[in-house]
Amino acid sequence: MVDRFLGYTSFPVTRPLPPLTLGDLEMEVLEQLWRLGSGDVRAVHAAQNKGRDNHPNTVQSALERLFRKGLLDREKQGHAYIYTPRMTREELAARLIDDTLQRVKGPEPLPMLAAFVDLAMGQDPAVLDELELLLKARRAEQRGR
Amino acid sequence: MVDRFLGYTSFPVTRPLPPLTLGDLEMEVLEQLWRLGSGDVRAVHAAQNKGRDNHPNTVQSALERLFRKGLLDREKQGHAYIYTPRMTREELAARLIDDTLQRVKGPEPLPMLAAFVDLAMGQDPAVLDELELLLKARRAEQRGR
DNA sequence: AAGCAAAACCGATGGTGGATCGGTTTTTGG
DNA sequence: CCAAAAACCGATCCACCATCGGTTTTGCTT
Repeated sequence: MVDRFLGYTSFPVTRPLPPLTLGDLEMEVLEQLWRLGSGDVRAVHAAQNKGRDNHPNTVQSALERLFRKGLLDREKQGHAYIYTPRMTREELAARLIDDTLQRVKGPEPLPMLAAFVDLAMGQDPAVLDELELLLKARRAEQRGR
Repeated sequence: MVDRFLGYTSFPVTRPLPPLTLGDLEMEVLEQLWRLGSGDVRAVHAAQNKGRDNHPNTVQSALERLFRKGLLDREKQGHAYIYTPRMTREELAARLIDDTLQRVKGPEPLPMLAAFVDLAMGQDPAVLDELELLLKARRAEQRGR
């Protein structure tokens, strides 16, 4: 049976969720899980112990925190929990960006949109094409519904 | 003479800057300054004292922190400093989002966009229209250059 | 120039959240 | 049933924000 920590991300929400924050170790651990697909404390600790030198318990705490934050599922297999990311890197990024925008957005949505597009474009001009394709796709879906 | 705090955002940077973080009060104070254009502690405290009930010093601290973080300029006028935002709301948003992307970005930058558009902008069809117009405009610019 | 009020400045306190790890309890495979 | 492995609990440390009280600086006004 897959564990999902209740009391953070699940069930209908009236109050806005507290913005999601991740510490450095938490980020690294998530990174490992994305690479591995899933793993227990041992696996993550081992995988990540190039460049860092932590007590396994430290990794354990990070996993626990990520679990409580709703970013991981876990399932007991033998002794240990196997942790699995509940979202992809892209979904997490989207979520974090959304949190940020909620926090900083003003009355006018448009200038924000423009700023965002400019930012995206700054990274890579090809993003424009990407966005356009995306738009077409969304519109098609919309008409379909 | 306009004060710019050195040692945070200015001058050539080799190490990546620590990601910019803003507390709740800092955010509210910035908000006021965007509304007012600029102001001293008194002004901000007054403007913001519907709904909050703070000691002026608390506001002062927030302004000081924002100044140290490079988000405000200040200029002494008579007794008091007049604080002025160094960036618009949109520029701040771009900066924050950029920080986030740096933190979470993997090898592939593009799928990030897709995920974000799905989450944030997929909600509201009107936003899609706006986005489309925006894209056309940007394309025109691009061709023009 | 002196005095005074306003504002900046400094320092203390409390709270939150992450990182770190030692020690204890629970679990389970042999 | 026993031993090892892992979870769990709690303590410590650190960094940052919010909040004020008290002190010093400053510059206008007389």
